[in-house]
Amino acid sequence: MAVTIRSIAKKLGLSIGAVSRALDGYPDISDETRQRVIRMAQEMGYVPNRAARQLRRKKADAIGYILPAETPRFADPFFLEFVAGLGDETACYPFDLLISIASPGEDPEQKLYQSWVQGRKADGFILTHLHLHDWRVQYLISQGVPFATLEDTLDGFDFPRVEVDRKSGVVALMGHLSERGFQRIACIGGSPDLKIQSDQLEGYREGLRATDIRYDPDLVIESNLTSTGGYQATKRLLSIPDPPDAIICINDETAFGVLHAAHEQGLTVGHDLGVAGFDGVQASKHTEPPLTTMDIPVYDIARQLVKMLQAEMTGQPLSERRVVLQPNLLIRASTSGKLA
Amino acid sequence: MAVTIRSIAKKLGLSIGAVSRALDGYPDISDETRQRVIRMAQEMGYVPNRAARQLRRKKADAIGYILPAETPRFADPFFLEFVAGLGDETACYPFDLLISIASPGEDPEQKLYQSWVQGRKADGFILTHLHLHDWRVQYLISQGVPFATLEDTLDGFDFPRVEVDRKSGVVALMGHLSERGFQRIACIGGSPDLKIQSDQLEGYREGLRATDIRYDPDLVIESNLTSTGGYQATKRLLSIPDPPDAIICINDETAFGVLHAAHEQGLTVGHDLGVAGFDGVQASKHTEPPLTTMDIPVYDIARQLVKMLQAEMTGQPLSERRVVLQPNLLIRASTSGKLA
DNA sequence: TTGTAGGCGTTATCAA
DNA sequence: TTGATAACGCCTACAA
Repeated sequence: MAVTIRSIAKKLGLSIGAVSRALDGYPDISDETRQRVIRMAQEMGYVPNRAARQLRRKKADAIGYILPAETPRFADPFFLEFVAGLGDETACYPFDLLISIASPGEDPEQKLYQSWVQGRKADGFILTHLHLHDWRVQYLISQGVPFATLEDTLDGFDFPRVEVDRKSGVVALMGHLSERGFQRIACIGGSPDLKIQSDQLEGYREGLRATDIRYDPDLVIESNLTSTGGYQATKRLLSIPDPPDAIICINDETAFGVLHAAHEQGLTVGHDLGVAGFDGVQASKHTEPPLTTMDIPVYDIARQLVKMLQAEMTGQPLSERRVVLQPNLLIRASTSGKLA
Repeated sequence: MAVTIRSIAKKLGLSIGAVSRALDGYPDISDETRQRVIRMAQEMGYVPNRAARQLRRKKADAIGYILPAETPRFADPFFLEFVAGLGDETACYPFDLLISIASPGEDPEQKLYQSWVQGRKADGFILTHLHLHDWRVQYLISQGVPFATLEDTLDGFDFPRVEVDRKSGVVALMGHLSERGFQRIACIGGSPDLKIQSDQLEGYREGLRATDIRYDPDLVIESNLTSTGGYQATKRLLSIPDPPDAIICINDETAFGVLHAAHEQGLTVGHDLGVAGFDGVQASKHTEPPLTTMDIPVYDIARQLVKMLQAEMTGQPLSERRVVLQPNLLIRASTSGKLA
């Protein structure tokens, strides 16, 4: 039989109400009683029953993150670092972290959000990989459920978020490639309704203009943020009549696939083919050759988002509702240069 | 106002009891009524309130996994793949997956398990990185809480588990290294009370005997399963008078650190220094050079464990309570050979 | 400062 | 086959 406030009350000859308030730190209880209650609770190993508390308070004390990914594809270091950040920061509050996976935009994803919201399993959400028009944002707003996001949508809603100035990052990256002598730069991206893809392309185009390279639609490929996707896209890119001499990718995971394909073709990455990623995940340090990438502090962003969400949920004023970060160019051997 | 069985009942002119049973598939309800209820529930977007259900049923319909890791920044792909497996398999059942992190063996870890058990937040657990004598196993058994584990303890308890024949794996690995001409093989491991460390050392010693290499205690280093740990251990190993020409590691993450340190010293990994890991995480493919490792199906193991736990929790008979897997040697360039 | 009691949404045990 | 009704453990007006 588990120990409840009732059993503590009985042992102490108090009412359960008194025990409850003593434990919850209400002011209307004598210090002495409170001490007795607290001591006894510890002694008996009391742990509040989560379900009862949730039912009564009508909240779950949990925040949810639903990975927008195909179920089988989950080995993306980005998610690990991100989830690690969520977990570490959540641990600082009396919250749980609920995690699940669902293919973005599909019916199961909607069902899952609905079930977590309606079933009160989570009372706040973290969102990543936002779409230009994201139904999740609209849904959560319509339900009055707080959330915090990485990236933004085009719909002009106001919510706490962290943004990465991806466009500038890509421009800088293009500049770097051009400096190193790469002339024909391809871009492997993601689904066109992703905000990061739209930013990526903007940066790409501006980067081309800045370096006076002509835009060639054959060099822009839509992929799916996975290394397999990067691999396949690269196969395609390398088989066209006038193949690129450099490839920038929407994320590191895609770039890993590019490296794989390039090796298979016997190309010397960094010289024959420049390759760059985006995210700066740990694994990018250890590739062959190490990957040039735009580093963003994924782990810290996740922590920051939880912090923001927490403030939002407890109604604290947020000093910065919108944080914009500049990515940081990490130059490594994968773009050492045609001239090198 | 959220839709509850009560609101469905009112709309249908039924009692809440009838609605509840209709939804839960009890046999004592007319087919017609059941259909009406189900249709109405869908129409109104009914989602059962988790907390109420849990409170009443006295279970959480959730399984827990507490990562045995230091909270600050861990980016170990092993956990990602493992958690991915847990998540994917859990999604096949009406369960939640609760994940948290706590330093193994420390007080917070105990508090966390206690809180999840007593507070009925999880009614089953997955355990990894078992110690030779593991308090978690004893605690959960004493509380009658079901669990399934990767690895075993020495205490002879009976519980569903997956074991990896690490010892044979290490012996095979040593054989491979010896074949490739490596003579002075070091071993970077983990805490001595870890079961995997004990297996690792057994394999190491047997491997030495089999290849007629003398045991040298200077070549056996305790580390902490992180790449930082592997890096530091390697610095130490390479600074002794008679440094090793090969290093085997307790996991891939450690090996990543070894690669880093070796590069820093200007060594050609694979030739000057053979390096091997254990786990076969995805990232090991992309290192410089690609890492020789003993591959174990981390993702599938996780799924299998959830399957076992699920059977245990629902009282289904388990055909195999104990599964033993053979790891699979993946030979890559990090052990290409002194002679190569 | 403390006790009492109603109710959160479900499930389960009775009768009807 | 269905309808009342009592829990489950906790919180919180309100009364004492």
